[in-house]
Amino acid sequence: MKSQFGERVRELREKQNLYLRQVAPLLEMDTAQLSKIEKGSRLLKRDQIPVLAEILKADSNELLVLWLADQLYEVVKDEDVALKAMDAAQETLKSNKRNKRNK
Amino acid sequence: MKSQFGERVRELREKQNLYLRQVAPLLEMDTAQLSKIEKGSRLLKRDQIPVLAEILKADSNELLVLWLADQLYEVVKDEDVALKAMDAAQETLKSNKRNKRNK
DNA sequence: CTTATATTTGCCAATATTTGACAAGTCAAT
DNA sequence: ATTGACTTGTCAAATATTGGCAAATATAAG
Repeated sequence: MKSQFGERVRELREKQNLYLRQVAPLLEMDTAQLSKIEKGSRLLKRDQIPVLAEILKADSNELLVLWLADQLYEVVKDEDVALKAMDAAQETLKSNKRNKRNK
Repeated sequence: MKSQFGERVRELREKQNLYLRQVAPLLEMDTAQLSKIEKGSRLLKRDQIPVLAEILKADSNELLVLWLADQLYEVVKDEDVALKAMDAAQETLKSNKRNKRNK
């Protein structure tokens, strides 16, 4: 339920001295939803990340990484083999990247 | 859509000379479903992994790792920052583990 | 204590996604 | 052409996620 993405967004929003009430409409949602997003009980839509990054004058990729990391964490958080699974997935990613590069 | 879990299950099933038709009922599903699971278009339920491992005389943890890895991969597969996200998630996992150990 | 403002929470209907079941399909061997 | 193994498509039912609103809380000010 805790979310690195959400925490970072809150941090950035506060640094910009913005209220939920001000930011939420720019993302076409109400303050309650944005509050939940910062609290980690709801997910921001993938394609809103760049929008939010711009509002908060933040780096879109930084936010994306946190947003993805939260979801990765969610998959394995209760598993004893979490780290092994991450390693395995990483391996797959790396080898797919190699194949893509060499088409 | 391709799945390491599914491929491994098929491999193990064939090694045991079992047909879908034989294995599926033990998992309380039809052959079509199990076929899709091996093909990676459907997910086996988390709690059926040990059941399947036993049927295939395989290591339940090995299968669990693949099952999780598929899902991790799914989260980030199209993202440029996939590896960074994995690193971030791994960091979170490690630091949470530290905290848990020290309660 | 009351009001005002910001945020949080709970609820529920709307929407989206996943699943289970079955029928029909392909493919290879005979 | 028939059989057996597997695959694919479809669709309704079951689940999960979302959006929106209202009520609850928190904090600060008067």
